[in-house]
Amino acid sequence: MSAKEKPADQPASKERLRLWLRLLAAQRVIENEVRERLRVEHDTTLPRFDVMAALYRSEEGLKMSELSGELRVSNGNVTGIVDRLVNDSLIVRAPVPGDRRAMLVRLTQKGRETFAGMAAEHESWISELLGNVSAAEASSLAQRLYEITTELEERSK
Amino acid sequence: MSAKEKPADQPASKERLRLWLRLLAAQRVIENEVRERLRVEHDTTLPRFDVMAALYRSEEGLKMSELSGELRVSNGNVTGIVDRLVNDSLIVRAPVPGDRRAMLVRLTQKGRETFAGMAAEHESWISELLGNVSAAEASSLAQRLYEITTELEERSK
DNA sequence: TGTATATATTTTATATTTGAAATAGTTATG
DNA sequence: CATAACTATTTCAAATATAAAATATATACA
Repeated sequence: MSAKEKPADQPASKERLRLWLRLLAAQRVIENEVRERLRVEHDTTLPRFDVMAALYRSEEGLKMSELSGELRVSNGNVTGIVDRLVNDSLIVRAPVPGDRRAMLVRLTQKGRETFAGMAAEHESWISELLGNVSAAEASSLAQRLYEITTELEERSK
Repeated sequence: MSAKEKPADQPASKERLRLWLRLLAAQRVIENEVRERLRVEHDTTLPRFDVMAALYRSEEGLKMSELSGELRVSNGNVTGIVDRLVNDSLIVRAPVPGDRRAMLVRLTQKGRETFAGMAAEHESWISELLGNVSAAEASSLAQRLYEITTELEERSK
């Protein structure tokens, strides 16, 4: 806590802003490409893919609130996406024993198979799009981003 | 282009996927925080802020297509956001001399002043949120992300 | 010139997305 | 038990987002 750090701090603020803008740019370029491929190759959307990915990771299913928490989107949002996936028989809603407020959402067999196919391709798309990043560099960048995110989430609790 | 690289390539593919997921997670946490602060502190939204930011950077204004290209969103999307900003007298649409198809969008004086205030705060938010990243690290991460994005965009042309 | 093609934007239909309000059910506590 | 406070989800209204179609204008070139 030194007394004077206003002038010295300004460059850091600019550099962090630049980092944020670069991160956003990278995210948008990659996400737009993935979105387009999901549409063309699998006739689906990124939000649907994201929901299915979260459910694929948990065999037992997730409650609506767990789902929206995991994806970091609002509650109401998930309701609509889940509605459409249920309509396509890719997921099912089941009551939670002992809590009649909650709903457990789970992939159907069809949903599980459908997602497995898309996920394999998705991984290869990402690997292709990030082809200039070595395994080692990807690992260290991922680790650093994880630390940054974790610290940030810790603070906001 | 060696003959066998399937087994050795799999870890790289997983590492790159992990990097992508971490990048997405970081982006979502930060973006949600910024979104919330824009709403509470300035009664505005991130898309509106983004449009104004792009216009702030170019004194002369931007054509609709330049705007959607810069922000990497669809054409139709920008129309609606611009409509609302025009309605609030923060930006104006002007005809482009010599091309009656195009429209030039520019910040009004009010828009310029409003944005300047928000931008200063926005920079300090980002600096706060990325407080654990030093100026030097931010700079090197930003540089690397820029390279990755640039290479990616080169390829898709 | 006349017309095919290309470009710039808006419109349209749908899907996301958010935040807030409404519903329904649970839990804590006097 | 009664009921206030809390939790889980859906519903709602408004804004944002995409892709595709429609409009209007520009450009190339036979």
